[in-house]
Amino acid sequence: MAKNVDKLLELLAQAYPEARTELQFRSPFELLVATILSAQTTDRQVNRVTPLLFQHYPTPYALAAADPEDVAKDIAGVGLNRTKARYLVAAARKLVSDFGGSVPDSLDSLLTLPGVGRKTAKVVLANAFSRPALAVDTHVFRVARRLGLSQGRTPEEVERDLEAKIPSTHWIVTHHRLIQHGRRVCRARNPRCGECPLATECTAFLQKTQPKAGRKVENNLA
DNA sequence: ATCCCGAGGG
DNA sequence: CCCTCTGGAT
Repeated sequence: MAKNVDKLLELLAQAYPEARTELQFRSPFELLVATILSAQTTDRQVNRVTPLLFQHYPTPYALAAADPEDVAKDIAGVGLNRTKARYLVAAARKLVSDFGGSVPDSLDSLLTLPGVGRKTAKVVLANAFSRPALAVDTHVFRVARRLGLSQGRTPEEVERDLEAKIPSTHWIVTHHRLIQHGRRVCRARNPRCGECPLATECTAFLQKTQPKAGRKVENNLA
């Protein structure tokens, strides 16, 4: 079993050698903002709006003083922009009031910020503070389960399994590799198993192509 | 048409 | 557990 995990991680590394965040940022504050924006949107869309946004609001203090409606205009083009604009201003105010105007580097503190949930907090920890963190989003959840890395029913359970099976030094890069694989190949619907470099080690693929006798073939990998 | 590199609130 | 926010991608 551990052998299988090693093989999967090796194949993942070969397929996505330089996986990393595509978000553009120069400080923990910028990454926090970009990560909050990235929910339900592509990094590409986020990177399109952040330069002007950071020009207008370069610090938590500037953003805390902003009108959410003005912020919403700057981030038009990313989904959920009004909701996110409210989160951003509220989070900036909390940074100022509770954290001396800087981004905290602990999970519990990050989770107190409006608009910051477990996934966002872990992405900030990993990419802004180089802390081992394995954020389980929808892609990681689905891909990890298909590959057989976890049978967890909740993101927390999958997170626990992955953290147990993967050395902490590899959490960040593995997170990004699983996401890229989930987007490009191991899609939610119509996964491209035919071009998947992990197929030979994939639990879901093996069950699909070699179904147990007397059992109906699942046409949907899940 | 349907779905997201989510989170807050009912 | 469900819904909503909101716009681009497939």
